[in-house]
Amino acid sequence: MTYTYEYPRPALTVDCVVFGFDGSGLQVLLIRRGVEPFAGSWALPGGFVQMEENLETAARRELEEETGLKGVFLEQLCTFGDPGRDPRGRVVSVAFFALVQPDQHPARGDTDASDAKWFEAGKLPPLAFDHASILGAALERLRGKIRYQPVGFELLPKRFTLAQLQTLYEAILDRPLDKRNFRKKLLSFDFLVPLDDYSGGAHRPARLHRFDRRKYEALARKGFLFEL
Amino acid sequence: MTYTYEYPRPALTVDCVVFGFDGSGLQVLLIRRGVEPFAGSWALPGGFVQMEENLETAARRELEEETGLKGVFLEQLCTFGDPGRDPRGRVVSVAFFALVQPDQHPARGDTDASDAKWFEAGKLPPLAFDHASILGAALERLRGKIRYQPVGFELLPKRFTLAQLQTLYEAILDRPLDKRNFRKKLLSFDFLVPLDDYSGGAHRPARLHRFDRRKYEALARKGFLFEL
DNA sequence: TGACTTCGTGTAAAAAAGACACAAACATAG
DNA sequence: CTATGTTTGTGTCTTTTTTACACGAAGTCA
Repeated sequence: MTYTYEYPRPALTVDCVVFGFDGSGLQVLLIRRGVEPFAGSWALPGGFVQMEENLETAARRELEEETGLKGVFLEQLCTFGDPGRDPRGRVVSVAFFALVQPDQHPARGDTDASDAKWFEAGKLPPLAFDHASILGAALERLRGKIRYQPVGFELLPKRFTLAQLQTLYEAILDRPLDKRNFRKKLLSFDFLVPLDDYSGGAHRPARLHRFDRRKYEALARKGFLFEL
Repeated sequence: MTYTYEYPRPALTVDCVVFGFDGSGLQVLLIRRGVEPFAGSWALPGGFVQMEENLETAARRELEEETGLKGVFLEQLCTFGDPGRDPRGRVVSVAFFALVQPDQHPARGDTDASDAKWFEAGKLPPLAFDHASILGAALERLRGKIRYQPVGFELLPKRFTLAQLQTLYEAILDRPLDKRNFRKKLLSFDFLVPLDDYSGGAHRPARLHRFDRRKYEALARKGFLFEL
């Protein structure tokens, strides 16, 4: 079966930059390519868009097929379409970025045969195609976004300590934050709910909190700005 | 001549949301469609991406072909690809937004036969396709961007008064700003150069300024944040 | 039981933001 | 040429926000 058009058309793909957080550093999920071009290289999960699905659906489908992840936070990033970015011909790719809690969504590569693996965002292997620039754009977007939108919570477990939250922010913004000021500010917003439960571990237990999206959205509707 | 592929491919277009500023309000450049679908409707300038040009080049080419504008500030916005957004079939469109000084770049529709016209951003006619949502996304992006990047200057003449700049910010942010505080803040950054020339007009002349992009970029490299 | 590590808390100083009023410059009408 | 009307340009004080900073309490582990 073939498809014929009056004018030439680029192929259309989606690619996903999946970020995770392991408690100390930012991580990125990559898959190892099995086929040419770039067979054996690491690459962003992604693939061709089908004719009846919209772009986000395509991204979710590819993400699940290639990594087993589903139900994650996903947002369109940017579209990469330079001629020559794919040696097979003109391929335009709509990039997405996803935020995931690695523990709640173990990458399939960790459990079965498929080759998906988490890498530290700072120590990535060489990537196929122009995926390094896609990743750079995603990192920049994440850094920009984290400051004025509560996206960090997508990377943490439902219940977390303020120290974890701070570590996450420090990892993404790549600078140290003052503990007391950080807590003061975050708690001054009304959307962190302290729970009656404490983290275990080797030292003094820390109070667990959760993010109350309803409260956040109520505030946001009133023109409230997050801003860290 | 036809083109045949093993799998079906969406058509790929670019669309441009062109913003201008007339001294008091934000404006948008639209063209009137001559052909079906939506013949006679107003639409964003745009068209099909050619195989050997990258996305931004395609946007610039279409912009010049349809409106005569060239050399403008142009940035990728977002990609719209829902099935059904175009009655002709699956068409995925990469949207761009452009910032223009309407006086320096009179729309061709104003001067010759082609039908391009500036509309006030608040009073737009019904638009073809899903162009209304594209426009909404562009407006939102512009409002977000203006606060922390000096994009406003793309909308003003090279030499402008601080009152013009303030009016522009007020139009985009849609709230009044205090004159003294606005001037204090903008001048505290080092990238507005006062000129030795004054605006004419019916009242006390106002000092002209220009935006010094070099100084801005030097500051930006030092981790300086704009933030209005 | 002592050593070690992490948690949780307040205050004071500095910086930034916000409110606010009036004289000077020019054009125009009378 | 004078009076009127409109826009420009400027400084201070108050309030709010940001930043810097240290130590006792709670737990684990040897």
